Amino acid sequence: MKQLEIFKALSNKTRLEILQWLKDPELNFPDQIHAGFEVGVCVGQIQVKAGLTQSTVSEYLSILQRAGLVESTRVGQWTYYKRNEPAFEELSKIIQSDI
Amino acid sequence: MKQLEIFKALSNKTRLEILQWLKDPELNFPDQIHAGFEVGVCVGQIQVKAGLTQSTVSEYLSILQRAGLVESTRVGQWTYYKRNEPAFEELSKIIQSDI
DNA sequence: TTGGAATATCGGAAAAAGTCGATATATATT
DNA sequence: AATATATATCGACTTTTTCCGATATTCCAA
Repeated sequence: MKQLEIFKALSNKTRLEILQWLKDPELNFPDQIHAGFEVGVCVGQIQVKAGLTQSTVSEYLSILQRAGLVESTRVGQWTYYKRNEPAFEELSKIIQSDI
Repeated sequence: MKQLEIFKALSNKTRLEILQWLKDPELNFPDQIHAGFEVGVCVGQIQVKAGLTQSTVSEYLSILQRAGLVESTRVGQWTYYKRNEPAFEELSKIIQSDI
């Protein structure tokens, strides 16, 4: 069941916050310098904002990615994460019809 | 955060199944005899279908209720649970706008 | 008013998730 | 090639969740 994995990914305060921050990267990550925001936000920036260790945030981001809620792009030594908007639209529909 | 409680409630295979079963009580609980389906389905019927113990299913139903996803009606010695449909519509909107 | 049936609550064992520090890997720079 | 930086992965510990059996509560029926 894919939806179970999605709901588990959403069952954590920090992960929900990360998703919300990524809705407006310019506002929430003004310090990012190595890339424009089209590719997303790098792990380090998210880590600082989350106030958790690097390993934890990296793990959280892969949980979100495995659930399909974000996607990543590697650029040089940075990995940028951004929201996968179609997944949220789909989830909204799943709730209306399948759940 | 209310939405966190909702997602936690949805992060369990059996609880997701219960919600789906309750979408069509006539189909999924044909053996219920003590009441019509307007009030919902009693705990015992859900328990048998879930294949878990009575205490576990009772607990699961209160988790769903605390999250606002179902509501209960006591009739005699039975407690009937049914879906709270507006909560799902609201959740669908939350995902479109807040998450 | 006593016994039985349905549900709720409690306490605990096992599994899963959260979180960290240490280490590994990948990439860039010198 | 050596070093530095960003990210990923690993192992361990703690907290939370899952799920059970036992017990308590509520309501009905005899």
